[in-house]
Amino acid sequence: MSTKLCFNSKCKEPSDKWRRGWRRRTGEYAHLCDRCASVYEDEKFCETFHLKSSGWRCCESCGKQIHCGCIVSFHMFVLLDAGGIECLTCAKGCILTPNPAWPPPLHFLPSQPERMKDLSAKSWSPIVGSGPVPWRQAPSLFNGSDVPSNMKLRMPVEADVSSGIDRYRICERLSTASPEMKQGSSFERLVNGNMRHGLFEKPQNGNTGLNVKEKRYSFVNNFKPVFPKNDSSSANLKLATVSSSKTETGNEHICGLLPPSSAISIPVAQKVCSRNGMDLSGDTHMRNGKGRGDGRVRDQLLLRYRPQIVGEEFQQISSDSKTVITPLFEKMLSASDAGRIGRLVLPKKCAEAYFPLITQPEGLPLSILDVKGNEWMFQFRFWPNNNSRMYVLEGITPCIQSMQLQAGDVVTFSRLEPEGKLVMGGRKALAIPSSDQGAEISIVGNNTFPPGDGSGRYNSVDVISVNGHEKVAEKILEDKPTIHNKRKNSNFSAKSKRLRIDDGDMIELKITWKEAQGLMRPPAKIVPSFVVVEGCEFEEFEEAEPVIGRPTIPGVDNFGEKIQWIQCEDCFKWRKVPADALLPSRWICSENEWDLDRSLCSSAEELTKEQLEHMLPTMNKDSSINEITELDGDLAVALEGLDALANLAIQGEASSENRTKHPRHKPGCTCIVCIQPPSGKGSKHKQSCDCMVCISLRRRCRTLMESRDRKKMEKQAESSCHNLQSQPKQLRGKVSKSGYLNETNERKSEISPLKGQIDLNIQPEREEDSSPVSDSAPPKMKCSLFPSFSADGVFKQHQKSLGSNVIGNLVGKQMQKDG
DNA sequence: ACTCTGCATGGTC
DNA sequence: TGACCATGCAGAG
Repeated sequence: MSTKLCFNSKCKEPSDKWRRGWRRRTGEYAHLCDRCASVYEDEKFCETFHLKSSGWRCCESCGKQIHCGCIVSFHMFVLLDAGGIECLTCAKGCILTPNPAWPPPLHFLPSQPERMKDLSAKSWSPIVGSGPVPWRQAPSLFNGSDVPSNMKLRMPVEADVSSGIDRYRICERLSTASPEMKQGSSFERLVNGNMRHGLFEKPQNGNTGLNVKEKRYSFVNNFKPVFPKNDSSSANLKLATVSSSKTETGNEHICGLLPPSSAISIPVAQKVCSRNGMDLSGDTHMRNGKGRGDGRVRDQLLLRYRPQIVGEEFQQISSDSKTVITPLFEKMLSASDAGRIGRLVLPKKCAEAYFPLITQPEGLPLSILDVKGNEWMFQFRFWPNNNSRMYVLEGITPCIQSMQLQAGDVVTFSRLEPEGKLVMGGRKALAIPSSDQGAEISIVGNNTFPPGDGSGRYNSVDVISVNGHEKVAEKILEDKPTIHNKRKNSNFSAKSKRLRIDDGDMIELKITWKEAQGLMRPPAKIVPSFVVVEGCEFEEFEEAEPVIGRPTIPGVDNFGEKIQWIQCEDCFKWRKVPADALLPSRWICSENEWDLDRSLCSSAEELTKEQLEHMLPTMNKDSSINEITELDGDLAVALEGLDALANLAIQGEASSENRTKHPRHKPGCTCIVCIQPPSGKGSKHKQSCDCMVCISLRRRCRTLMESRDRKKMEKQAESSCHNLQSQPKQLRGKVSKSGYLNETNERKSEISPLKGQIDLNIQPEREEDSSPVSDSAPPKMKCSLFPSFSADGVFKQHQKSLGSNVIGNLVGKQMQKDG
């Protein structure tokens, strides 16, 4: 056996003989040296090695310190439903649930020291774990297949009546399924001698013929029921004699006083069965020993609501190191949820698992904190729906608004431990900039989605919004690519819907016209023809499609030859390259084939500082550039795969600031392009504008289009037959995919009454506006190696690939197509 | 005419 | 096929 180091990082003693320690997340066991293994088996591992680590908590019963959140000792405690923990010894005899702290895969089940095994074998279902995590994952709801459904519990909820009345700490450690739990003695042991109350209720109205319905409650005995004064439902106050009763299943309960509509009664479990055995309660618990429905399917559904481990949003309310936040579930806001109605449809399973039991449709008020610590009161209720229930939180509008959430964003529900308070958080969806923001660039890719998913879940990888750049990179780093099953695309807002991407590789590129101008470059060795419109000179490239390349700064070298300056992606030094060099979107010194002396980043910059300043007059002065630089930095990681275009666009803007508005006009040029106001500003030309510029442009565009049409027809006639036969099938498929929008636009442009006209104020980003103007916007930019003076418009292009040349080609193709 | 409420419907899995 | 859930819609206020 080879010599190994002890797995214990504090030890690392080499040994060729090792013993098995805890099971790691990988499923393997930690290999410990003799000494560490002994310590581990004596349950003193954390005491010995992790004493200075955080995460120590006291057993609520005996006060024993346990290192929670550590994979080594996670089997040594249970989470109390009312918050806090209890060591396994104290919990022995009344344990009914696996430690919910670490859910998933069964194979993560760590081994336990021998002395613990019999205990756990008798009183625990398999403890599952995925290792120490700073946040407690929600319990078994999301991994039902791993844990017997009869071990699933409704999670504890501590609810307040917001007016400062006593808090009712509710413990719900009973389970209908656990035999141990059905013993009154165990039950009464639950909360350290506190008196507990239980209730066995009558069947719900309307559910005549119900076989069984049981609710159990457990309260601490300092329970002081104070009912809302204006509780209209108080007439329905359920008073149950404080007495012991036995359920039909033989469970013994102590019944207590239950205010029905205050946020205080937290059920342990309920079961409502109709005559035919249908579970009307929506109970998450077992039926005939099995979970309802297909466990696998259910798990998949629930996957949608699995909370992501995001913690920073709760920092404000969890500054106390002892506070642990248990993410419960999350949900993307649908249009309905975020609408004015103020109703948030709650996932049924989640609502039943984590929210208080409600038996009446009116439900009960629920106090939920937001991440800032503000307390919100919602009405948690349900509607009967297809023999089931539909749970909603009512009155969420103010809260949603305060969190500035909208459809597509995600609301998260968590629980603060040990307080047990529900906490509602929000996560912005890195939404597409609204149309009035003058979106600079937005790249949407759904490459993290499973095929056909079409999920509207906004993952930070999915949407990159440069306007919201301050969060972009951060988000991308923070959010792991996740796959969520979304059943409906309808979870999109109207704006989101347009971002649905049918093809897995399709991305959407939106850049402003101005940027597009900056990015477009004449094809190599192609001399543009010049068109004069209203005294202004425009370049046209009729013989070849323009391409998109890295923005450079044109200049003249000492010999009077035209050159261009390009900045190295890595060292940011400016290098001189020939004027006709077409450079990739990411260019670094090592690609400087023209000047080998400066083909290393370590080589000195040719330009002096003064020259550079002269060349980049606004450098270091224009805050927007700084912003862009910062943005660029932010995006550096994020855009690794998508960066080419984004960088292009970003730098395009930066560069455009350094030049004239028209990328190829000289400084000081007063042509209409160069003197145009910044994007989105200034007066706009109306569709019907008949100024000389518009008329000229229309005329010129028309002739241009006609010319292109003619050429296109000729070309097509020549090559169509040959193409159809020789073109590989796959390629044809690709073309069809990348032509997704083209086709759409083509179709739209056919029906557009404005075909052939120029809209100088196109705002393609306002796609919801089904106006033909915006619909046909992208084709309109065809004229566009010429002025971008309708620069408030946004150029949008669906793209199969990110290569800049491909974009150029696509742009060109689209130009042809719409020509 | 508008909002609110409660339920029904239909798409999706 | 059943469950879930987004959303539509009718009726009440």
